[in-house]
Amino acid sequence: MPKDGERGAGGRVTLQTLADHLGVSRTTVSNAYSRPDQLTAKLRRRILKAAEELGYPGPHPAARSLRRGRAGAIGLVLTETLPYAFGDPYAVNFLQGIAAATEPAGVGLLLLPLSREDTTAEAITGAAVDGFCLFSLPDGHPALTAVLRRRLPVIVVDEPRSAGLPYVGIDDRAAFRSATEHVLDLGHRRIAVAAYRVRFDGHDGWADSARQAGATFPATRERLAGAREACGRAGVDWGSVPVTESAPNEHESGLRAGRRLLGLDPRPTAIVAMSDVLAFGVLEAARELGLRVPENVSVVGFDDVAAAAAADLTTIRQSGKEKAATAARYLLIGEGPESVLLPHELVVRGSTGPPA
Amino acid sequence: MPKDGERGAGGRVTLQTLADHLGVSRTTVSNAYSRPDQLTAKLRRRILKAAEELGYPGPHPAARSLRRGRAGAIGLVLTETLPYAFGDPYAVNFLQGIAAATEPAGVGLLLLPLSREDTTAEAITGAAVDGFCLFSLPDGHPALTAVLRRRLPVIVVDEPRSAGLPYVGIDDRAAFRSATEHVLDLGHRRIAVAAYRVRFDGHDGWADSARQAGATFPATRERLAGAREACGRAGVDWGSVPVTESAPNEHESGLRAGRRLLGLDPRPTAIVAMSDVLAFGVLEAARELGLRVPENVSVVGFDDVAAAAAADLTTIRQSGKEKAATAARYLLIGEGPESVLLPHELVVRGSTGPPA
DNA sequence: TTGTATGCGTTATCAG
DNA sequence: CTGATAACGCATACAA
Repeated sequence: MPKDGERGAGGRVTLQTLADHLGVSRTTVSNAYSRPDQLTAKLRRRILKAAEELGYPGPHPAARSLRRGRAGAIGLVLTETLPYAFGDPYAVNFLQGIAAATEPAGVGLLLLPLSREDTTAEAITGAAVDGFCLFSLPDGHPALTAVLRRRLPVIVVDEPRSAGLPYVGIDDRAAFRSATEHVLDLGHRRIAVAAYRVRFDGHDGWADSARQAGATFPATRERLAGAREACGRAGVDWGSVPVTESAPNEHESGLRAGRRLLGLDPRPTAIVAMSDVLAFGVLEAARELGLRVPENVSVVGFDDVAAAAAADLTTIRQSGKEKAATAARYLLIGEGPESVLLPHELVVRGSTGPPA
Repeated sequence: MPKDGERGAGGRVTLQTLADHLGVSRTTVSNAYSRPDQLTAKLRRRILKAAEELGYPGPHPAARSLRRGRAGAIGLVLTETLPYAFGDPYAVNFLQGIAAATEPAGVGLLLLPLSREDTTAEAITGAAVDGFCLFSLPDGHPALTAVLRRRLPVIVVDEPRSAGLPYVGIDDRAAFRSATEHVLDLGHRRIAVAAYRVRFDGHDGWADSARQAGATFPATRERLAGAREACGRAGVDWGSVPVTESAPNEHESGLRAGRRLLGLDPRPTAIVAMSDVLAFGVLEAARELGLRVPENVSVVGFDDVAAAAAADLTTIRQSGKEKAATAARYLLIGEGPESVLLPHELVVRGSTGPPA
């Protein structure tokens, strides 16, 4: 009466093959891998040795995962395509933070970039993970639907804020307000804003009030609101403040933004940017035009990435790593409040000063 | 005669729940997801709608993977801990290249950093992937054993070269030889080498000939051999060439290397580094000492990362992206020769010149 | 300490 | 176009 174990010979090597070969039960072999305390060390060695000889690759991950109900990995959903994300220092900071948490926990990190919508949804649907971390997604992005459908633990970093999901970020409105106030306090009146993406359409150019109102990136929306509040308090007409929008978050984008802004007449005396990387581009634009910083133009960044200190850039400090650590802790051990706002801080350096 | 389908009510929502609810067979529901052409669009819509209502999250990835025999992801084994790897521009270039290939293919990218040996081996053993890409692993690292055990397609990038596995890299010996020849041709005779890691032990300091001989990183070994060859041809005694070793590949390491080398008496007039990042550190050390480049000291890098052009650094160009693309192609569609050496090229910029 | 029976949720095959 | 059946490889409760 051959049980199903007998078929082993022809196909691949499984637990059963090994058990048959050794004349023990499947359970024992399984235990050798998953519960070493359930058998003698000697028998275990014998089993592992036979496995080596027969070429048994160890428990099949999918089978084990199916049976155990856990995948042993978390999925990281990123706004941008991976090739780009790896180039963004703020995103990289965040990745480093996530990795620092998953790694010692022996939990895998599955990257799920949002490239084409179809393939992304499919990737999310099929991802063998125990939870998702959403990093900087615009409101209403289809990936969110796909993630929600999976009914797994989810945490949102930065955006979207709308979904009623556990959330970790900063008070973007207050942060950008303080950046704006900084230059207003220095006496600047002709200021301009170099915004990060307002909507998920790759637009690169002016963001008029209509576009600002239709922002689908909550962080951008909040930051603009913060700038408006600061202007209101200082008696500066928000309607007269030029706002330019850039995506993706890279040097070239900032350079274009800087050229646009610094080409205005009258020229702004201070530019508040929504990322350090954009600010670096603005600084280069200033250099191109022979403008001195901060004598001719003050520049404020956002994030305080490593290069900001080297570039002597005034900026708002926030910690991508800290966000990541918080998010990971939640996903890995379900710990922490459902939502948390991390601190931010204005770091004043040499790129800002009073107007000439 | 209730079949097992009837249990649906109490537990989670599966294909069967849905099938029972709709009065169709499991197969039909499965087809709605996996083979849309096997049923009418109308029925399919009805099924998908019911799924939405009942909260069916779609086919369980582990179950599907088990049944299909494919995981839909590839594993990337990295030498360094992730937090570090994301900070290394060469590694990031490589990651970008890998992502550029996996992403459109709808294949997941599972990151498997080598942190503690135990957890790494476990992660590799349990990784739900269809193949592995090994990036810059030292000879004899235990992770290699773990990967081999899985009996899945594997490709090696850069290192190790010893394993007889499909391989993609460059001719490290020739590349570093040409870097060394470049400064020798300029007339330098007191040269020094800022090597990348020689062994996987985190050593940071001088690498004497014994240590060089025991190199477990083949690329480093090859490059040193290339330098020696160049010296031999130019009549420079290799034994008199100081070699310092640095890890990890980051600015600080290069700075330390630079201080060590430039603190020698007599001071080298040319330093050949095994990465641009190390070279940047050396440049900073030179600046610290008030040395002018290339008047007082010439510096050569390796990799030609983006920042090299900005820093006007003479370097060896190799393409991490190209390597990645080749590796991914192999893993994804089994295409390409088993092993391939990609081209490299000396890029002469302003950081090298004749000795004073 | 070891073995037996069962089902995790899916899809391929093949018959209707 | 639809439905029944049989694995996929494993881990667990339970019995021995």
